[in-house]
Amino acid sequence: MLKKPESKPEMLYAGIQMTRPLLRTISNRVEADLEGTDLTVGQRAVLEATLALEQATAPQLTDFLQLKRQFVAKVLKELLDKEQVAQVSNPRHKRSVFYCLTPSGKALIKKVRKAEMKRIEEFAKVFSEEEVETYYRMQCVLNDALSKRS
Amino acid sequence: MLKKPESKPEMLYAGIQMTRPLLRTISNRVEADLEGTDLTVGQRAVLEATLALEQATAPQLTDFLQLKRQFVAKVLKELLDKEQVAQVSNPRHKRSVFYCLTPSGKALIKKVRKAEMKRIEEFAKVFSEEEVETYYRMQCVLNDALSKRS
DNA sequence: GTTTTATTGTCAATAAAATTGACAAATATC
DNA sequence: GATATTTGTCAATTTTATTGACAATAAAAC
Repeated sequence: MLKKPESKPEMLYAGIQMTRPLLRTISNRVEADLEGTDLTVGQRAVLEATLALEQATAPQLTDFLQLKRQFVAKVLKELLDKEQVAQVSNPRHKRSVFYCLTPSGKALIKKVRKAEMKRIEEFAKVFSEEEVETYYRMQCVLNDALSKRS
Repeated sequence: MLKKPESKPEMLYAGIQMTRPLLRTISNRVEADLEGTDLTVGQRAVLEATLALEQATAPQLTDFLQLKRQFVAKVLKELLDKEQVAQVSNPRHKRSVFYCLTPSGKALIKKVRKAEMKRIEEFAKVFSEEEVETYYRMQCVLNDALSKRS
């Protein structure tokens, strides 16, 4: 159905292009895991980011997630209400505090991740260590490079 | 900031996880290219899919894009109004016609792609042929596998 | 060949995700 | 110290996508 791209840049472009439908299929899958957790996609993303960064201010989470600060703030508030994240005072800034996961928030995001990990393990088998390593590295580099400068 | 995942499944999971922020950074970038073209993200996606499939029914586009048929139909209608896609009668189905790009639609999506390709070329330089090939293949396999069954 | 089931198109209502605008408070820069 | 930038907060809006409902067509079952 789809012809394979011929040049290296074309192939990279095609691979990147695939990100949108891929995210769509992932989201559809992930939805099931979120069901019963009372989490929205946004909340899940912020929990994930907070887990990854361990402790972060709202602007740091905003950078990480590439979203608008107002949206992140709204989600953080929801998570605060649910006591899944907590504030830690920031000596360097009076208003801009740190956020970290509460025990229950940490348990929740870990549970969600674990369920998904189980599925991913199936796919990991299909690829070699090197392939997965390349994939991971390229995702990191692309994300990094594209989020910086013009 | 982020510690590298240790096991193969973890690394694959982390790579996949990165899809969301990556798409976000890509979208931010892509926005600029869409500016002045009067295209929405949905329209762009459908044009892209129609280019890739050359000729496709609405259900085929729906499968490809992993969206709901109603949404695809709405976007197709918009593109028909703008004369960027055209209908071709389908001998196998009275109602479900084929869609293909009009010359102007084809020119438009190719122009958008070209602008983006220019940026991607920079990144392609950074990676080897094998790395790009692996990346492309993994994106294909993941997208394929995740969109089917279970 | 007829009945039943699934697919497809269409219209409408709704929801989710994210952006934008505006303003005040805190911080950083000069 | 004055000015510019960052950050938090409240509100309105937009974009994207889903869901529900119903009729027309096609496919499957019988």
